[in-house]
Amino acid sequence: MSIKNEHSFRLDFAYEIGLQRCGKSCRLRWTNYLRPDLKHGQFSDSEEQTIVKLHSVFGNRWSLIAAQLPGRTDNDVKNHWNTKLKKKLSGMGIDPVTHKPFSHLMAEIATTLAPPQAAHLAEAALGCFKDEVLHLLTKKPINFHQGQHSTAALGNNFTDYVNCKPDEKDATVEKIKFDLSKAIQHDPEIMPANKPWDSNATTSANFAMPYGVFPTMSGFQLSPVSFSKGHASQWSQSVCTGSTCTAMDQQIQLHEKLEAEIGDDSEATKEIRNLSNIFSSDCVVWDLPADDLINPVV
DNA sequence: AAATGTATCAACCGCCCCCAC
DNA sequence: GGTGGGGGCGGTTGATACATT
Repeated sequence: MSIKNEHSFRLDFAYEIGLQRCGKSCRLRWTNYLRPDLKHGQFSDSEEQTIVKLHSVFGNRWSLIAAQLPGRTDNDVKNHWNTKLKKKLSGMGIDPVTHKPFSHLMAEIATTLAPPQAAHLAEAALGCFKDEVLHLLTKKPINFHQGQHSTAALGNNFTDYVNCKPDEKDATVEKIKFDLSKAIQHDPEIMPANKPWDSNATTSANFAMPYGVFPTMSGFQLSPVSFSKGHASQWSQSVCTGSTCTAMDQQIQLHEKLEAEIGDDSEATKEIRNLSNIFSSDCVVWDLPADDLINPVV
């Protein structure tokens, strides 16, 4: 990101040479648009996957993410994330902030709080998800990645949902909310103590969402069931950390370490090495080869 | 064809940090 | 140690293109 020395602008220089811009503005223009080594085309699938994977580690550290994508600026990455990838993930039922499937978040709420609180919180959360997901479903059918996500593969729920009237969609949401509340409050078996979405507890292949909780979601390939059965595309499999959420703790720990150590070059360098080790391992979350790390993260 | 809605992305803003003085 | 300039960065805005009604 740095264009120090070679292309730096003194703040008043641009005015001195007659530009109606400040130096900072010129520098940004150069950095984000004029630089000859920049790519201006569409993001490739592999670039998108890289962004999602790195975002799951770094969060909104766009400059760090962009450092791994030659020819892309932090602004490019940020814009692409905000305009496309966030929606794409939401459309797949994955929370773009935590990178967990919405269903997992809901289940976690249910297991960590007492039933009355859980019901309220879960409903509130569902309301948030509803806004994002329903917006997508009602405004624009989601492209589930060429063929592998055809509506046929999804069953009838997807097309039924998209085609139904608005009030019917609300009714669907209400049904989900009702089922959720009911499940939490009345069925002790609905949320087993050994979390089935935890790969330590069971294999993802055995995973099954609690009865009646997310009837619509599961039809959209949004539950881990679909991922584990190989229906989802490679893209969705790689971006969804849901089937492998045990690695989430690892991510959090790494993130915390990065937070604590960022700013100290020597420590950061060590962390980069550790990070590279994680990437080069068989860690199921990122499956991003160490060779894919183009620049050391500083 | 016009009006309206939506998506995209370059540019801007404000905060923070670094560094020279 | 204090100060000001410059640069990095993430969040947000606004202009424009495109799509839909």
